[in-house]
Amino acid sequence: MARTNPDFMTGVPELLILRLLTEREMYGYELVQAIETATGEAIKVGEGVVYPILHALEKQGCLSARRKPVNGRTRVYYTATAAGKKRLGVLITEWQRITDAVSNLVAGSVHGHA
Amino acid sequence: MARTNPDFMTGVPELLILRLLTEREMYGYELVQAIETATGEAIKVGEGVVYPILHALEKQGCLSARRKPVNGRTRVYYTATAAGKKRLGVLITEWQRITDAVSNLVAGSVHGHA
DNA sequence: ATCTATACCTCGTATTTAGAGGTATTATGC
DNA sequence: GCATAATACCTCTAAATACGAGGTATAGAT
Repeated sequence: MARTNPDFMTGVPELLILRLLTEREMYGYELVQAIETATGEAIKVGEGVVYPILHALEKQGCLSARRKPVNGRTRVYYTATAAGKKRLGVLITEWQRITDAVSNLVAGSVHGHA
Repeated sequence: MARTNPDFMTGVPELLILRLLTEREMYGYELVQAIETATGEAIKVGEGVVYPILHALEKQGCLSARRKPVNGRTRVYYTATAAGKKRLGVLITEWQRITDAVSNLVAGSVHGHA
């Protein structure tokens, strides 16, 4: 149901975070803006979404964290581990599978077979 | 649910159902299989997903229903109304916005701007 | 001195997929 | 004739998770 529009967002923040952290080290607050920027404002996620995912992925061993004091503030930098990259691969495969199927159907041919 | 991987499925069943019912009249049990077939086995949704959505969309005026007895069994056929088609349009726009953004990022250019 | 931006965090709510379970009729296999 | 599968409808509970609000604290700008 979805009041006015559904989300199509389940799993997307996790996918984007893993993707970005495969390129380079980043901290939570930075990721919030990086996602906004990298998607051309199309996708925006709040800190309430980012931090829990970061913590969960770290606990799963998909991310490694290191604290780094910068100008009196403390930043926690995250990077994707080998496990994280592997997981990203799984997520991308899954993403392709779903989006290809939906896009096909939406595009036109609703007529069974391939 | 997705104990290891997330789903990327939020809103997808609703989108697919509206899409299929824009083409032709169908009943719940039929939709369950139609989705499986039309997506080439890529996406499967159970009756526990389809029926609640059907009822919700009907209540919202997006679908019209008519009961039709067939061989002693009763089928409830649904079709997309004008409101339903309008809603489908909104969903597709949203779908494009999200998937374009994600696919872009996944594909490669993580480098800010357009 | 005040307000905004940076930087971390948690909690509660709402949404919604998935699966199990329930009823009832028809078709199929033995 | 009898059991099992397929058809066809339905509901409920559990689990996951995005979102927003709220909370702390420091640095920079007005």
